[in-house]
Amino acid sequence: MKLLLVEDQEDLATSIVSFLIATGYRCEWACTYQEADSRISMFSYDCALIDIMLPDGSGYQLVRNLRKYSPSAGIIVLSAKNSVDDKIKGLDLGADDYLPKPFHLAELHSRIKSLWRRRQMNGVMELVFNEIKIIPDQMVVEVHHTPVILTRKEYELLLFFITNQNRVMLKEVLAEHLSGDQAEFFNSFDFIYSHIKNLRKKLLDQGCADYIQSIYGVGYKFTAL
Amino acid sequence: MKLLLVEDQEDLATSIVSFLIATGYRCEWACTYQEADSRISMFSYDCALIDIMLPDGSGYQLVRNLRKYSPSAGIIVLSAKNSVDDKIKGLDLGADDYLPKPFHLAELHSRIKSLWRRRQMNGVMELVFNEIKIIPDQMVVEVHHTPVILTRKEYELLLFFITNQNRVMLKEVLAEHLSGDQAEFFNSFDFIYSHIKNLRKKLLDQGCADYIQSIYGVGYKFTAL
DNA sequence: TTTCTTTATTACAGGATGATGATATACTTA
DNA sequence: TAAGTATATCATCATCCTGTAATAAAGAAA
Repeated sequence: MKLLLVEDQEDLATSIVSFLIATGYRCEWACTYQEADSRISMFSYDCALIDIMLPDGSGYQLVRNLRKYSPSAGIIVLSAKNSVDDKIKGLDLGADDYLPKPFHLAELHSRIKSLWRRRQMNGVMELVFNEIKIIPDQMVVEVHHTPVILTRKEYELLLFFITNQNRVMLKEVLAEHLSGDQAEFFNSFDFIYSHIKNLRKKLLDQGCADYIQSIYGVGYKFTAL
Repeated sequence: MKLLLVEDQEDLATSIVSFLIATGYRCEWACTYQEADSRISMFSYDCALIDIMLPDGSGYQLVRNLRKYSPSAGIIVLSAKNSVDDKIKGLDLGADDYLPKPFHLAELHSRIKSLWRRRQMNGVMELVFNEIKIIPDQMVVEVHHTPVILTRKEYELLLFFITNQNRVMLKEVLAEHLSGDQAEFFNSFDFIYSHIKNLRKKLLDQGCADYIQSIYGVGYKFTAL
């Protein structure tokens, strides 16, 4: 679970980030509109916490951009301006929740959890794609009703594919999604090839069709054709 | 854009369906839980409008199942019971929006649009030019509803043509667009001719007209004449 | 017409990319 | 700590793509 916090007040930001990391999330921090925007366009996040008031731009624009680049990401708007208009505006632009400042960290955590539950994984007890069944809560994958043991990366890869079925996934996006560390630089996509191969093998060994389509020079597409 | 309306009141349903079809959507209608559930598991929809109160089951279960089978579909819950609890419950199960009955059809339309905008990329998800359809998200090209396999350069060429239709494209511009803007010193346009020819062939083989018009000494124009 | 220039077609070699298996490093867990 | 697993990298092979060159055809100009 990878979060992005956009917040210009450094002390507040660090306390939020350290809390979230302690709670078990991966969390990155952007303190300006510029930085947030470039991160959004370069990396993928499961959820973003966006402060509306930024020194060099409006958080609303970030909401819009994030929706564009990561349509499946969750967005929580943070704002000191506790006005209904702000809330409406944020939600209209594609935010999922609104949290007026100041707030308790526990409250934030609960919002993130509930948003995440709502958005996909945990709220849904099962994801089904033809003969493949995923039970996100338990990190269990079944093919033809028999369980398949996947490693974490393989599991995340499959989950990412299934929640983005029929969409072309750039190698860069997959690599960024799988690699734990943000600043990590990829000089090669070999490890993607490797995970793809292992995942394919485990699925095929259970008599599953090969839904992972390679797109030369671009990436992969998970599709039922 | 393919919708599923789940609603047991026949008069209301028909008026909604005819409105949506008139507005330009493809819309199917299920009047019972059973019918809706089997449609959900058999077909795929971009968005579902689900009435919670059904004669033979609960719409909540439909929300859950739809999330399971089509995690990327949008879900709008319709309910006469305008209680906060219902709303929360629907959203928690994975719905994206909640619309209390009665509602204006225009309001419904606006919700669908905004949901779609929020879920998918801002706007363009299909480009259509006569018998040619391009789905950029999927990097898929269809002619007469049958897919055509293009290489990356061919795909980029076609996309470039279609987004610049009726405009004369200089060979230099095409070359620069295709050769990844590396100040590539192409002393010949042979590779353009080559790609044009391959693209033409693949399209013609599917019974597509030749929209690529050569302009002697200048370049090409993609036009419907 | 003839001649020159531009485009179309064909064929193919070299290069880029992906698949696979083996190996080394990092990480977990007992 | 060591054993065992997961992950990243390397080496190799297979595959596909792309630009080029050679040739044919078509357009422009005389």
